[in-house]
Amino acid sequence: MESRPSPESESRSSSSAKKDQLDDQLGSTKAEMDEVMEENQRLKMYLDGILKDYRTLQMQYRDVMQQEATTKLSPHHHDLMEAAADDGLIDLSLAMSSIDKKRKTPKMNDDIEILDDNKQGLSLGLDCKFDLPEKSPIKPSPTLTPENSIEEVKEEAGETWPPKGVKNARDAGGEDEISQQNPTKRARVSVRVRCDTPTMNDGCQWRKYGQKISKGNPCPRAYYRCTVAPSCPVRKQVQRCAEDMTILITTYEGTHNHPLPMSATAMASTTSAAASMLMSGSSTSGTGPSTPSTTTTASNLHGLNFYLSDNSRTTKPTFYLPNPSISSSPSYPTITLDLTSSSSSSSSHLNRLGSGGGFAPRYSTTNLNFSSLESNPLPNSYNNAMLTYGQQSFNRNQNAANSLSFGSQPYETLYQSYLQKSISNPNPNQQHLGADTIAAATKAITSDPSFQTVLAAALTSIIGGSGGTAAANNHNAAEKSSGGDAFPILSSFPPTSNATKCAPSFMNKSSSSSSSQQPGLSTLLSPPFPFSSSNKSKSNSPADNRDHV
DNA sequence: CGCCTTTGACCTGCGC
DNA sequence: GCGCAGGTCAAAGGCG
Repeated sequence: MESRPSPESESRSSSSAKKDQLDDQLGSTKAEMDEVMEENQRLKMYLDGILKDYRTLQMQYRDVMQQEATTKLSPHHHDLMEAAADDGLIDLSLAMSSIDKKRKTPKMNDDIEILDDNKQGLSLGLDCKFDLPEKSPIKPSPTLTPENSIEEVKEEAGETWPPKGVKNARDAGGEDEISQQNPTKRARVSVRVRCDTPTMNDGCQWRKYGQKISKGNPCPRAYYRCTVAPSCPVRKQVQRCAEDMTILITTYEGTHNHPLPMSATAMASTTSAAASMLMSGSSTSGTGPSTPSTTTTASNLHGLNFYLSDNSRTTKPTFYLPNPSISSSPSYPTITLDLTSSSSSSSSHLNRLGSGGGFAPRYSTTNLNFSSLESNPLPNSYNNAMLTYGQQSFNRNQNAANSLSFGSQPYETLYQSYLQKSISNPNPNQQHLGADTIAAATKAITSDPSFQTVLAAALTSIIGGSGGTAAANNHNAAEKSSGGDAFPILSSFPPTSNATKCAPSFMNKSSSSSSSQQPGLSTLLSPPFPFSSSNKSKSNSPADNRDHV
């Protein structure tokens, strides 16, 4: 008689097997936990290192700022900086105040909030902070493509089309888009360019559909419609400045609903970023956390005058559109990118209009005065500053993981561009450093080799091998691609015989900080704007030769 | 022939 | 309600 294992012993053996299996799982799990804990420790140490570097950098920058402040800055500039920082709309103060100021703004998008939680927010760049309306929270953009990234920015900006005065039925193709947009807010981005040619080549294709003599300006205003796509609602107005005929004022409205040509993305990203900033700023009026005092933000980075002004809640002199003929009926929030020089034409308009302007815009008007262009028509600082700005706009759509690395790039770009220009343009008369805090600080920074070393080390440690090297490499690549010529577009500018369009100078080298490793970023950071090469005679703007604005 | 500009007419909003 | 101004439409003509 065979002795078969009893069911009891069988179950006993199987349970022991199960126990062994569980032990194995437990062991492996423990091992995994150990690994995770080790990784966690490594990350903590890494974070500590970042914090340490950041604080070192911060302290050094503060020292430089203090030195400069005691020697150069007037109380007025200090107040400006304070006002700008307190308002929290735009922070060009490098790392100095970004953390504190961010804490003052309750409504922040995720990345900034997380930065706060970590008590670190390396914002070495042009740190534009936006108080976004609650009704239009930032949409996650997991699939930012070159096509939709700009659109999203503009949609966030609340740009709408058509204006309330125009029947929707007229724009049959754009009705769907129109219905989705907020009809009460339509940002306009006005670009002032010193330009002898009839139109400014922004890379898009436009069709002229009307022209009017507007009140207050003997020069007619031309109306253009984007013809890249039949249903594209984007329009622009082109008009010469009445005060200075050499200044061309181009006002963009609407959102492109089609992929943009490479040559058009620079302007599109710039205008969308500006519009985004404008809309986000104006959206806080009356409801935002900021005080009802003046919302004037001014900064300057090597001649980059960057004014944000919300005159809807201010009594102080602010900056209005330089051209009253366009701004005389500012039914829409308008932001002005002043690419003209800092000569009297621009500033006098601003001052005159600001002090005794005969109109009271219903919406805030923002002026971005990039004012060193005349003396140096193609400043890299502007170039990169705009990229930085676009980048910040892009950052608003990103999570904290991106913001840390992205946020560190812009300053590097600005910093290097400034260095580059300092070398190539040593003429102190062409620089407006003494006029602004940031510029003065930047000068001090760049003149201090030790600071440069610390900055480079900090950026490298923070960004690591991906972002930092990419930014640096791209910057170098851009430098190489420009052939060492800081202003290559000059050769293509008028008065050449067949050059009929002006191109904003900042478009030309806009790829210097774009990183292919950051999808979507390349859109806002924009590829090179090949005005000189892509100026394919008529196709971009058929009105060029005939549009005598 | 297609696409464009020109230009007068028309529509709409706003201020008085 | 009226007039003004901004903005758009659409017919006519030009250009390649």
